[in-house]
Amino acid sequence: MPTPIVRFAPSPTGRLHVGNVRTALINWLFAKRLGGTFILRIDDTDLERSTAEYEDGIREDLTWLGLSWDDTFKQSDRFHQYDAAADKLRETGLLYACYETADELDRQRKLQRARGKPPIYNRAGLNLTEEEKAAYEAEGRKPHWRFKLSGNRIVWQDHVRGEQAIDTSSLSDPVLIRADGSYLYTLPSCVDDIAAGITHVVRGEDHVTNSGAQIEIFRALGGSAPEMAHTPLLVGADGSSLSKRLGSLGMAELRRQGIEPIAICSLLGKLGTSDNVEIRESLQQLADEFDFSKIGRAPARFDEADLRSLNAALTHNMPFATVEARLASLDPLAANEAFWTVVRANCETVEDAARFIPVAFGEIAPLIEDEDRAFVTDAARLLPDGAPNAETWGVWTAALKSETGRKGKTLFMPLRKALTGMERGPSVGDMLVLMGRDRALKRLS
RNA sequence: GCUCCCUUCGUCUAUCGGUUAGGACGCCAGGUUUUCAACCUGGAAAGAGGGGUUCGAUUCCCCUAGGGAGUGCCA
Repeated sequence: MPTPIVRFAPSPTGRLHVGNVRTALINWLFAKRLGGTFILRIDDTDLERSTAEYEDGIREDLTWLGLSWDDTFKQSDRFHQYDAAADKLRETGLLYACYETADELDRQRKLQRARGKPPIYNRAGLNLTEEEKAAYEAEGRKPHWRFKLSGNRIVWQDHVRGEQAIDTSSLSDPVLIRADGSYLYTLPSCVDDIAAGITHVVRGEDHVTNSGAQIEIFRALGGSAPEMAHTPLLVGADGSSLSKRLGSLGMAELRRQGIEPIAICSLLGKLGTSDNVEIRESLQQLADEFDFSKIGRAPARFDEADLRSLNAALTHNMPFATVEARLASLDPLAANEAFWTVVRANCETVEDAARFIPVAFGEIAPLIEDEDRAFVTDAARLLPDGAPNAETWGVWTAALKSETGRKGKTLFMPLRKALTGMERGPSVGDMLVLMGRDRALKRLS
């Protein structure tokens, strides 16, 4: 296999979400696995809907995820290339003018459907005489341009789906150029793939029929089509389409929630593969383990709960050095290694540590039940002198146990609630060391 | 409507005609002298349904059902 050159080609009409990040990731992993090249192409031929803000957002999202690109360009810089390609297709009679309006085409399709026939374009444009075209132009109509499909069966070996066959006679000739002269993504995509020497087109299986048509365009342009790999789409946890929830599954939102990039990449890199879904330390490790043959053919369910649980597993083992700056931004006092070590096992995200900052370094409202009043008073009296250390908790609770006769949960829970104001959290003995004697006494009084 | 793809524990999957249908995550129970987390041990948990082919089908074929996708002057 030649060294792969792949591309991720988002359209800057929105931010990245788990669906297209998975496509980006798979491209990236495949490239890196084989020492190849990953290109970021911005598909902004639709000038109406594309914005610079979204383009920046996409670059920001990819950078945050660690999916660095070796090269990048945008299609809006390359219109002259597409013009040349279109001219070439016109010369060979493979690109022809059509004058139907969108409404007319819509009516035709509805009619065909009503008759139980597939809604395929009738190729009226192909048979127009010069006079008829002139008449349309005189009406003020501008042509849109379609690519003439061969009607042959297009076959390729898909890296995920095995042998694929698309019968182009069952497809409408694709529109390549709109009536306003702007390009749809189809032709520019092929032109750029040829120019960039793309070896593998890796994208979601919603593109398989496009691939059939595009393979013909590659050939018409004098190139050979790249290898293809179409991955199953992600669906929601309930098995429904993911598209309804894309907002909440955007990178910007996940980042805001404190989800780590590597947790997202671990899940998206393993979900739907025969590898176990487990947290991975690095993108490189994911790349080393990547193989198209591991990807199944059924849609995989994406569950945010899995993402949170992977993120939690990651957080529990995160070294202080990697989170120090983020803790400091929560509170300068929180940038404390002892604090992090005690608290991290109770955090799903790094930012969860914020809950424990007042417990360790500030003020909290102690929780003391009426029936525990006397016990808590005893506890305050028996708290060993001096700054609490690793031994204090054991000594203290042993003394309390023999003095009050309490044990187990009735012994420990009142102390936890009084000292931390919470029913659950890190080991109370460890928290005691962090909060110090004065805070503890105050909370027990 | 038509075309393509898919269907094994809750989830992601292994099985290339003969297995006590395996693993992982999650879940449940117990342990580790409180909780949470972590760790250890154990447990429950699956071949969508119906027909074939075969000595023998999760595996091959057909039908049905269910799911996904496509069928755009979206990508």
